[in-house]
Amino acid sequence: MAGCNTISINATKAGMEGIDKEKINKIIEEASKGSKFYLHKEKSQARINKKIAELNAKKSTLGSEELDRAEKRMDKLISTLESVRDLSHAIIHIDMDAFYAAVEMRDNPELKNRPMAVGGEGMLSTSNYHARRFGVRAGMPGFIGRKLCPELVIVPCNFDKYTATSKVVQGIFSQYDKSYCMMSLDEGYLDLTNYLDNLEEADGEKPDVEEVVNELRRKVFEATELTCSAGIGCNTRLAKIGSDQNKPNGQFVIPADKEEILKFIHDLPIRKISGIGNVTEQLLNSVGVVTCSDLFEKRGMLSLLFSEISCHQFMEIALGLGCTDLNEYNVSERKSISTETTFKATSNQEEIHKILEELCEELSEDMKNKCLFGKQFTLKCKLDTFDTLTRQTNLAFCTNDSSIMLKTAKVLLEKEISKLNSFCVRLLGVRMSELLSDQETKKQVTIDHFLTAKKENSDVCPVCLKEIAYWTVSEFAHHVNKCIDTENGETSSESKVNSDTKISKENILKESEPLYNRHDRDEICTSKKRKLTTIPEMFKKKKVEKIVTCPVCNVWTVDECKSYELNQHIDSCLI
DNA sequence: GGGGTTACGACGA
DNA sequence: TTCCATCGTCGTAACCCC
Ligand SMILES: Cc1cn([C@H]2C[C@H](O)[C@@H](COP(=O)(O)OP(=O)(O)OP(=O)(O)O)O2)c(=O)[nH]c1=O
Ligand SMILES: [Mg+2]
Repeated sequence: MAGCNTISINATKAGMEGIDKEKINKIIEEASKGSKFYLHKEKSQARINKKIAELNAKKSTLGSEELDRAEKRMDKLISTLESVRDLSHAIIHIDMDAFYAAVEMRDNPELKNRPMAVGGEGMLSTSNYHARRFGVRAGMPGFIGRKLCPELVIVPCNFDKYTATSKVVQGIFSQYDKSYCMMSLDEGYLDLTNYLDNLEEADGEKPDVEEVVNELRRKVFEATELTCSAGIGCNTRLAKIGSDQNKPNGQFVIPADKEEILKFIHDLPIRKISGIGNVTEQLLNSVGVVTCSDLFEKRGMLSLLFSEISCHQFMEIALGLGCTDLNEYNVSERKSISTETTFKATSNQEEIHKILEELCEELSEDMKNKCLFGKQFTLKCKLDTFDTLTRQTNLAFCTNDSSIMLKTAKVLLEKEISKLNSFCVRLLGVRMSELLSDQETKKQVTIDHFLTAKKENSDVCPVCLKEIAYWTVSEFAHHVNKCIDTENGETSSESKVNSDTKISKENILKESEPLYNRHDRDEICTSKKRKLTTIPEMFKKKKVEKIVTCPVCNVWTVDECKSYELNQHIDSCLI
């Protein structure tokens, strides 16, 4: 069993029905065997197999009374869930067909009659339906794609085009539901309940959902020349399953009726449900759960083997329940931002440092464009064995300054290198999290902007001990870090005093922590210094203020969430 | 024992 | 001949500090 699961492809994807799976798997196995990637895959499969063994060992110890009690407990959960079943919404899920590939084919008709894929030589992001018949699919490296299909054309990604096309599609979505909700560039949910009600009001007769969705898909096609598929159901889970049923260029309705839903769910393999992936499928299969109805039948056993959260999810699936309020999705704000890159594996320090520098600069640019500041930094390394490690640290303040990120990255990296005896990386990545909220950010940007005229704040640099005037904390931090570099000289890489420099860097970074906390004295500052109260606020990341005062006139106040008004006012104040 | 932090893995597009 | 991505979210487990 060990290797077969790891390499066999998933024919669950649309467009891959009736293909010669055996042959394809043989080709893939041939191409993968013995590679580091393959070895790593086998290692993870071994871990999964161990988990499966443990699960089944535990399962065999369960007594029948215990199972009965567990089942009763689950029945209570089920009746709670059942009591809030809501069949009143018409939720639809729209998913573009072979999205990236379709865009590329539209823009270059020569590709239309050829098997093609989008991505790099290293990895394919998706393929057109023609290529899928050869077994070429998303998440496959280019060279295997070529093995499966020698005529395969590989087109590089053009994210700007996909974003622009997505915007056009969204324009159509908004004609039907203003609060539609995109889950990615190529798929989104709409709640047509209101639209259908309004239609009925106007026409005096019940509109046909299928007709409306057909019309919507036609509009999408007319505007973009791209086809999409739709699922219609009374919650997002069902709608999502539906959009895959008649792909490509099709739609599918799950009627808003409990019995119909249960019938639809009954023989559905659990893997069709979004959230159940390769591993969970294997785990569940191993304890005899294959279809969604098995989840219900074996609920007692499952509740003793899986976590509460998992069981809750399993029961929702088994009952055909799901989210009926798209606003629950819409509140989500970005929580992290990152960039990473794969390269020819190396242990060369200078090379690694150079890559890190580029990554940090790119991340910094990205954050500046999006007006984001982060307080938590994570370094990610994938070794040449494909083992991945991440190291996280809290910064003393929010920043998007690339040199601060680079310094932090180097400190984290040093620590790892000194621990491991061999360190050969094939990927490096940097991520910032604990991000500032949008409103806070906008405040910060505006305030930074108008403060450029006068450098009012100052602090003593812990390194050079000079009084440094600054506008923003990150600027001050920048100075401190420059000082650290100067102190250490540029010799750190050649002279083997690495451990020394490392320690001193760490110490200084630590010392700078209370330094910034000293902004607590803002509380006893004059009104002019209060300008910078936004900075300590972002340390805490708790919601504190509801009202902000204009930092220019110091009189005008506004609700904190109305950052646009604040900006407008400040603009006028500055004139 | 909570409650926070960190690392890792699963998942999806 | 070689060759397997990138970005974001969430759940869990292990650890620490009370
Ligand atoms: C699955 C997957 C998709 N993508 C990108 C490319 C896809 O065009 C886009 C949408 O993903 P999907 O909707 O999963 O795939 P698709 O639209 O290409 O094909 P389908 O007809 O089956 O819906 O996301 C990746 O970059 N990596 C991946 O692993
Ligand atoms: Mg799609």
